Formats: sequence, structure tokens, C-alpha cells
Amino acid sequence: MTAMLKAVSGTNDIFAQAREYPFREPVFRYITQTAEEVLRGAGAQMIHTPIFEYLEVLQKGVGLTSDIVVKKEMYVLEDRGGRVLGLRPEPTASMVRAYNQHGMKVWPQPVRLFTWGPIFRGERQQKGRYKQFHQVDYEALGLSDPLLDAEAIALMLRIYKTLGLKDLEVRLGSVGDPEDRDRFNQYLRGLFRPYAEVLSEESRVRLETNPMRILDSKSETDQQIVAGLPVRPMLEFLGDESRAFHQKVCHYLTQLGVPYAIDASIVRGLDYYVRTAWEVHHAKIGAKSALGGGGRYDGLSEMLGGPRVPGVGFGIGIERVAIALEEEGVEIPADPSPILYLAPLDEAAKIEALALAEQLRPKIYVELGYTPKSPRKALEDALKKGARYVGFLGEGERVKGIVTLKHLESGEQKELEPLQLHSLFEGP
RNA sequence: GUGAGCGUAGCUCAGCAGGUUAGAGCACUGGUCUGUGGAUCCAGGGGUCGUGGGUUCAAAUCCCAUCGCUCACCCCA
Repeated sequence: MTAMLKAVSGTNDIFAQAREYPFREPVFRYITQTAEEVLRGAGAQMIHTPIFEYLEVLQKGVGLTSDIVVKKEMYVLEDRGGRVLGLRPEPTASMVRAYNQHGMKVWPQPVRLFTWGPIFRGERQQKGRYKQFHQVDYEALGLSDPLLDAEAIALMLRIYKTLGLKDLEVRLGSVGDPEDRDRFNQYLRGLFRPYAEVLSEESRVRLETNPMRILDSKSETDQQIVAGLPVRPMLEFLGDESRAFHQKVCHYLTQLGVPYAIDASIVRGLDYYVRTAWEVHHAKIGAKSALGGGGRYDGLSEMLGGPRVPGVGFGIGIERVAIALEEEGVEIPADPSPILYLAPLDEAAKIEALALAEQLRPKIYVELGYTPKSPRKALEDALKKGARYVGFLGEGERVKGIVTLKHLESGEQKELEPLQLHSLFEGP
């Protein structure tokens, strides 16, 4: 006997009756639709890219020293013919790849795109962290102007607010330009070199390759060393240009009335980020408080073999947002209930009911009682479905060529011919 | 990768000082009610008690292993 197969842990079925609020399909739809309205209304265009790409696209996109590559969090698969593919661990690389592939550089710039869909990371699951999760993603490509950074942050925040979230905090930082990071890394090497002997093996390697990652090492001794040192933040190592850029973003946000807090500790897990980086946090969802994050990635396109295409964008974690919505007790608009419930009372009426339902369905939402049953049961079913009317189809109706239509709220009941039924639901 | 908790019906759980055939509520199907309002009452379907092994006359219950799930650390979405 084979054990019943189950979904991979860290993945979720999203449907209306799901036990946990964050996985209820209407919640999911509420979030994606709201985001879609806000972003379309801001002039962004929807795009759907594949959820898998050649591994090079994703690896270069994400950077070789990022956790996703280093900790082997990417799902890798082999295509026929041996080309290696990966499931996207973030959508930005695909968006930039699409921009390049379709020559969007000749469109009026910036090109502003958005999408939503599944993202995959091979992490162990916990609340708010899944192997397959979903993001709304927005990217503004082809123009390097702090105005776009400020707009992206404002749009992101407006999505959260339109959804009904409060207690939001924008944490804004800058990871500088590559030269700035080189300077910062030099500084860190100098700072940590005296401790090379006591650092973890991993961090000893990082000392040469990527000293910034020592700062968030998971080794306890490393953490103690870091805590004991007067580490200056990246933000203090910005060059003139990137500092001016950062100040412009801050200035624009202030003018827009978007509140934010400078967070010098923000270091993006993804390598291609430059300059602006931010996270949006929510007070009530605890440790996993990041509802989304974004940043600028002016060098990404070139890494993908394209022209230099500056870009800024953000990702919103749909499940995280759903958790926050639940915490705040936001009511999700109910799905519409049926106008008419058609109840066959005997075998012969089944197909009559279906035929009638199909005639009426272009106009109104018709539910069908699939199994013939007593009028009493049919009525109960109709009530459970929340229908406005019940139409009975049985022996008596067949003889007279009518449908018995009952209005559930008033209890009023009449016998209608098909034509009368059609005109009743004709609507204004 | 590290640590903790939990696995009994579709769901929520009881049963566990070892003892016939493993239970309740909800949900589902039907009857009560022979063509009309979510009720009531009754009945039914649905479980190799996560899996494997051990102890015992006897294991859902005790022991061991294993798998699975959940949560937390880290990172982040």
C-alpha cells in the first residue's frame, strides 16, 4: 500500500477554505488585485516571465556570493540536452533579461514593469518563510534618477496602505557603488585581520572574498567579535556621487510626505544592488517582519550580457502581507454569492437544470444542485450557498413547462416560463 | 546548518498508571419531514492510532529507531 503523497513541506495550497488565513485564495487575490490596481494606475505595465530561466541568468542576477547561491538555496534542474535551468529565487533578473531580449531600451524610458507570481528558495520552512512563496514585483528600468527610487518606495507603501495596513516602517539605506563597497571591504579587512585566527573558517575565507558577509555570520564566535568591535556602517563609506544620490532620495521622500527611517545596517542579500536599498517592516508580525524590500541595481543588465541599464524596483512578499493583514484584522471583501440556485428534483431534471443554468449564466451567477433531492434539502443547500433565488425543476414543472422560482428572503414564490425567467434576470 | 515541540477520522481533539470490536464534536450522506427554510432527533460512510521494530498473554498507551509536520535561531519575502 502506497502512503498518500503530500505536498512538499514549505509549499502551500492556496484555496478559499484553507485553514490558515494567509493561504486563503480570496486573501491572495485581494492582495494581487490591489497591487495591480495601484501599479497600473501609476503607469506600470504587467509582464509575466517564466518561473524558470537558464541558471546563468539567475546566478548572475543574484550574485555569486549571495546566500542564495552560497547556501545552495536555488532549485536547479536539467533541461533536455543538458542545459541547466533554475527556478527563480527572485524575479528581477528575469525582468531585466526580458527588457534586454525585447529591445525595450528603444522604448520611452523609463520602462516600468510589474508582475506577481511564485518564487522558489530551498530553505527550511517556518512562519512567513516558505520554499515556494509569492511576490508582487515592480521594476523601473532605463533611467538612473533618484526620483524613480522615491516613486518606487511611495508606490510600495501605497499598496500596503490601500490594503489596509498600518504600523509600517520604511527602513532606508544605501549600499553604495562598487567602489564604495571596495573601500568598506578594505576597512573591514583591516578591522578583522587581527582576528583572522579566531574567526570561523567560513569567515576567514570571506575576509578575502567578501568581508561584508562576516557582519552577518551565523557563527557565534564571529558574532561576538563583531559585537566587540566599533564597526562603522557602510553608509559612512559612500562616495560623493552615491551620497548625493542617497540624499536626493531622502529629500524626495520628505517632499512626498513619505515617512522613513535611515537604517545603516541594511545590507542586501543579493549582490547586484547598488545605492538605494530599503525594507518595509510591520510592527505586528514579529521576527519575520519584512513585508518587502527593494533597491537599485544599475549593474545587473551588464552582468546578463546586455547594455548598461540602470534599474530600481521592489518585491512584496504576498504571504507576509497576508499575515500582517490577519494580525490587523483586515476584512477581505466577500466573494459574490449565487443569484440563482437551480435544484433538480428528479433524475430527468438534472440535464434540464444544467441547460437552463448555461442559458442564464452569461447574465447571472447560477449554482446548480447536481444531485436530485427533496425540496427541503435543496432549499437548505441554496441557503448554505447564500443564493438569492431557488429554482425548482421537477415532475410538476416539466408537465407545465415552467420553473418554480422562490425568492429566499421574502419567501415569495411564482411559476415562470423560461422566457419570463430570462427577462427577470435581464438586468438594467 | 542548529535547537525545541507535536503526529489518533476531512477538521478540532479526547482516550495513554497496558485489557474485548478505538471515541466525541464539527463536516458529509440519508431518514425523521412522500414537493418547500439552515432546527431537532436517529442512522450511515469515513481510522492498518505517522512508519518499522522491541517488551508483554495483551500496545493508540511503555521502550528504541525512523519518517513527517510545526515553530524558533540565521537570513530575509
